[in-house]
Amino acid sequence: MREVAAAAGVSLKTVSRVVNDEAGVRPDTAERVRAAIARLGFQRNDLARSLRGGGRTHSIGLVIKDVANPFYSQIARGVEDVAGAGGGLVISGSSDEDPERERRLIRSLCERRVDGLLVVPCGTGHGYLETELALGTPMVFLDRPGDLDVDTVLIDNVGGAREAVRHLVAHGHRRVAFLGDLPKIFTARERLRGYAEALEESGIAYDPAIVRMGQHDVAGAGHVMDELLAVPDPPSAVFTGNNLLTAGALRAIRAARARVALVGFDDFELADLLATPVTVVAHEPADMGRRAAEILARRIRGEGGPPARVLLPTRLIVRGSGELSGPGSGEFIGPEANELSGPVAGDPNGPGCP
Amino acid sequence: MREVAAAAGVSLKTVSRVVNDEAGVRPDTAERVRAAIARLGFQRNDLARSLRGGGRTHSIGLVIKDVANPFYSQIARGVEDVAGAGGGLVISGSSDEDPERERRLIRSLCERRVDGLLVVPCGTGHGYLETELALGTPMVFLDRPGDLDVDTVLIDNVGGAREAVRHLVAHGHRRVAFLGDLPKIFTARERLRGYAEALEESGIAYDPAIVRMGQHDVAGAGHVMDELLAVPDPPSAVFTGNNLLTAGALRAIRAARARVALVGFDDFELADLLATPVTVVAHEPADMGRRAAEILARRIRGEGGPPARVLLPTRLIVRGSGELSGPGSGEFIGPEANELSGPVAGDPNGPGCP
DNA sequence: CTGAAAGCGCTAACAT
DNA sequence: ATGTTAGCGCTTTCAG
Repeated sequence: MREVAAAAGVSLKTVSRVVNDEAGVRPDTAERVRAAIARLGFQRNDLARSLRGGGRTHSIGLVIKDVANPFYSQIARGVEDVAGAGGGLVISGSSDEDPERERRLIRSLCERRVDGLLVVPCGTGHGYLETELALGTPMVFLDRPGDLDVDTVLIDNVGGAREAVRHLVAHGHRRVAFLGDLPKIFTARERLRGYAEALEESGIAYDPAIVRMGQHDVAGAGHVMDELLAVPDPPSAVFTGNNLLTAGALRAIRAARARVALVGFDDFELADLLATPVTVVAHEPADMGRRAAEILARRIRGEGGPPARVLLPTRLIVRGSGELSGPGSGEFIGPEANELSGPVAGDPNGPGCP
Repeated sequence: MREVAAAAGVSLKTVSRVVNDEAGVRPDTAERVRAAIARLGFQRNDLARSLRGGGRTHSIGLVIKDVANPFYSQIARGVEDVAGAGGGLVISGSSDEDPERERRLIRSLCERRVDGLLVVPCGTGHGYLETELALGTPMVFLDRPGDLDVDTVLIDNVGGAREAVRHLVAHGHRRVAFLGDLPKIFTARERLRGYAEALEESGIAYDPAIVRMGQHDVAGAGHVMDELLAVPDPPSAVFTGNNLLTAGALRAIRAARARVALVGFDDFELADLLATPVTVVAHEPADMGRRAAEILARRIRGEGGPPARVLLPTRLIVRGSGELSGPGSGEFIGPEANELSGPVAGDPNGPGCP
């Protein structure tokens, strides 16, 4: 920049003004400066800029479980859109459900002085984050509440799960299995809760023999689905707790040529073209990312207020043209998006099973 | 940091040494410093660090078309893994095939002084990048070559497409349609080329009536597939140029209850469970991300040499258990991964159709 | 083993 | 409309 100033015969500050489109520079001077910038291939250094000017880096950190999972990559896209609209950039990282990685990532992001943090917290024990918060880095939790009282954007896990099971029951199923993720994961527990609630309201006994928590990938879900198909009184339907588990279960069902109705949490591409008809608890991951990023942007701007709690709706969609079509196919069932002010539903530290 | 130094009764430099785990600090002194750091909630500032120390930011920029597309999000994951292993972070952005957005993103990333750039270039006209290159930011192109002579990692588009069409021909199809993306996109042109080559070697005439370039999303692909099904002498098979087009075509075929064999470029989750049997030209997007990131890391470390050209293999996989199964189902067909040293195949500036 | 001084590239706050 | 001075938080260089 010094070189540019010299080349254009002006002071540093004038170059700075031109670079930042500030007012108060004569057009011809500005032109001379711009020429020098082009000639010398100058590029302003945002590091120095941020260091000096209040510390805004116009970047936010995003910590998710795995970018390669469509659910999270759609979230990332929503975040990116909001951040990008304000000229910001997103630095993202996958934690793979590992608290240690999560911690390292957050640490790195804070050291890099991101303006704010968007986190899908894995597990609990975010006490260490108090430091970052105290240091003034605002934070928003997505998809799951962390054990810190900050803004949180969730989807209606319990409601969505309830609708899913109600749907199956409405179609005559009395023996509905549940296939869930690790019990340490908030959404897995919530969905289990919705499942249990729907059974209860239908007067169907909760049978632990056909409730399997603890599967975390496609392969595991497949194995457990195989087991479920082999129990003495096998289920006529299954509710799967997320996109990965749905995939695993579907594959197992197909391989066994079993006739089992399935509703899965999370929508997925081409669900409508599967051989087996499937119903999904759909929601908008990108919207979740957008909402969270918007809240974060507000906090970064310094807007106060109590921690926001946003609960995004789900809707049951019957995909394909199979036997399960019926009430709810395509239309909106879940609650409208609404902002609550109370604590987030469910105790993230509670036990895994009812 | 000054405060920490004061609190621990040492100098700035000593604190710096402790923070960076440098040798030459007495254990008890280091302990005192660490205590002060913890008490004051100090966090080192990487902005200042990078500014002073040579400028390494330990971050790389990734510009892709759309994180929400599984193909690119898998690339992103691969990149993340390599960067993360070295303690680096990834700043990514979606260009949406818009050269202007691409340019802005790259500009932002360079101003933020990323150590290197990974770009899926949309279109051409990267002359402006000379500046960044001259400024010393290494760059690697992924998935498509840019019009700059830098390291490039591609998949074997022509070969994969050729195998796809050969597979269909081997199953008796003589009337094979092609559904491709915008002709301005390198991979779309290359896949068209492979399609044309396979037809030629089979002695089948290239019929423009059943070759449709220019579709860029699921809906568009669906419409064009409808048209293809309605031509006087409709195709008995179709080769679709990417995951989005495959989805659109499949949906249209199903809706029309048509009996059309399909091979799609890009593998996708649950392809094996579709009602219609599908064969895919599979490859490893995450691997592409990893390879590119590794090459970039080498450049960042300052290793020289001529621009690398990596061509990643594809393999034809018959998904599902449909009528199309036959040679190649599951086994490896494409060439092994190999490094070329000549120019990348195909002229990215060439015309869209043969 | 530890410390003092200089300065990375930029901008905020004052001059002029 | 333009320039000067100081300093963001750190590391590098050179001295103890």
